[in-house]
Amino acid sequence: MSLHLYNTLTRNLEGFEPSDGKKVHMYSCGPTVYDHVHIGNLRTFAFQDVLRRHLRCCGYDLLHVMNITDVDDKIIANAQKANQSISEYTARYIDAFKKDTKMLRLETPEHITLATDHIDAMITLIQRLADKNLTYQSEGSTYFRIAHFENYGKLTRLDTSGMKTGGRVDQDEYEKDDIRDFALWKAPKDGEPYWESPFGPGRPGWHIECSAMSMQYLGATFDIHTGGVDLVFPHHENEIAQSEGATGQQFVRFWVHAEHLLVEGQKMSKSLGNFYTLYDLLDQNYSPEAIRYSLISVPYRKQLNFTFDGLKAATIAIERLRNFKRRLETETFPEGEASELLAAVARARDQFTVAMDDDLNTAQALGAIFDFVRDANTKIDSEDFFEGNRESAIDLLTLFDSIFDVLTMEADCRIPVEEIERFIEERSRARKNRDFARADEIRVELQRQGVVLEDSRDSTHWKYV
RNA sequence: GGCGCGGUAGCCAAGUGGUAAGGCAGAGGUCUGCAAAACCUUUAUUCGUGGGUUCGAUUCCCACCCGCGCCUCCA
Repeated sequence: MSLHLYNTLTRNLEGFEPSDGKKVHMYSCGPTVYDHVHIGNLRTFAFQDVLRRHLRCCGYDLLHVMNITDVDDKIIANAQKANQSISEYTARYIDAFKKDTKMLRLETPEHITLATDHIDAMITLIQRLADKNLTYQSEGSTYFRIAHFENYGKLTRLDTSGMKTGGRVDQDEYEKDDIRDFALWKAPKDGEPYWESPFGPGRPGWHIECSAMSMQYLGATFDIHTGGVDLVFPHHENEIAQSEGATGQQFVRFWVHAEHLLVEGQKMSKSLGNFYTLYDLLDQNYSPEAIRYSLISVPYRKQLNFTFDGLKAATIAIERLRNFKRRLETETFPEGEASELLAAVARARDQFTVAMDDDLNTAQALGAIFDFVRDANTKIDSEDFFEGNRESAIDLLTLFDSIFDVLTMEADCRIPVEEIERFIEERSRARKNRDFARADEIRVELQRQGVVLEDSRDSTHWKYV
């Protein structure tokens, strides 16, 4: 089986390969930086990270663009409240976003693009739409005229014919000919920041940045566009209208959307008090790796029930995998090799890959890994695991970690290795002399400093926790 | 109301027309100076409910119940 992804456009699982055969051109809707991102946002970004990593496992190169929306109504309102320019205001949250993603080990896309750096490209695109008679102006704003674009709604399959003009009027809705029409360029209200353009001063509408920036970096047609399910309509539908309206070509081949997460079975909301940012969880002493594991171990197309029990389970599951890895790296095995173990590794590798190829079925992929871990641990215990089995087993974990990336720990300012080893030596002498009081004292002291000792028959291993 | 996703053990969760992966938690055991780690045994005669198709359904069909999402703020 080769990689298959569920394409929202066709509502089908489809075999994926990049249109140029080698490099995947991919665009992801990033955050709007009016506040810190929350774990729901991070679930979607973590999914994108898993997709990236697996695409690379499939042998593809990546050209991945993620936008940061750094101008919109909320940003303008908040910046005005804070008496700051929008760039002063957003700088803090852009920085926070980059820190969050780094903490969760999300790979940085090849390009991270700010909307405000691409206003010219947006203006050019709007101009192209205007030239094709797909726009109109009203009260200083420019709108996309859906009535002139056939095929509107092909992503959503939504019956928009029943929508009526004048239904809802929010603060930024002006006069539109058709309720389905959407703003490409919004006229500024008093005191609002604006850019000059051939169709008057204003700022970009919500959707135009993604069309302009994705096509600028990836071409008129590209392979994959990702985002959360809530973006399907209207955001992505409108991106299609803008892009295909301008180019006459198919905009995106695969639309891939991540489901939302719930917290303890409930929709995350500030009013329910179950609204979390990454730092809310780190403050409760959950590790970034456990959070990452929790976010990616449920397949992306399923609603993720994010729970604190799950976070604890993730912490322990990671610990188990790390213990196993350390065993493989540090223990001494008899010479030779067990062919059934080589076969078990090959099987696990295969199952892992097949699962990931099947629309990134991370849960199933994990199952394959844990099956092998139990199998190999049993063999190690019974001394049926040989030197010749070490390398391929470690390679399997390397494959696993190339996607999951939870096994390594951040090097930080802990008690240095030499000191730990000195303690271990002293403790070994004490144990030999049956001075268990001193031996336990040392273990407790190291434990206090975040080092756990594990005695095996002939040696003592240690690990940071 | 329209469109869509889902309901599998205490919790999370995979999966299939042929009789239920995996993780966590629980119980018992092996090993150990103690501990940790690891392993073994055990924990769903059953997959929201009721019908139907079938030799056989958790898996297909229909109805119903419940949860969630979208229907122009939204990952």
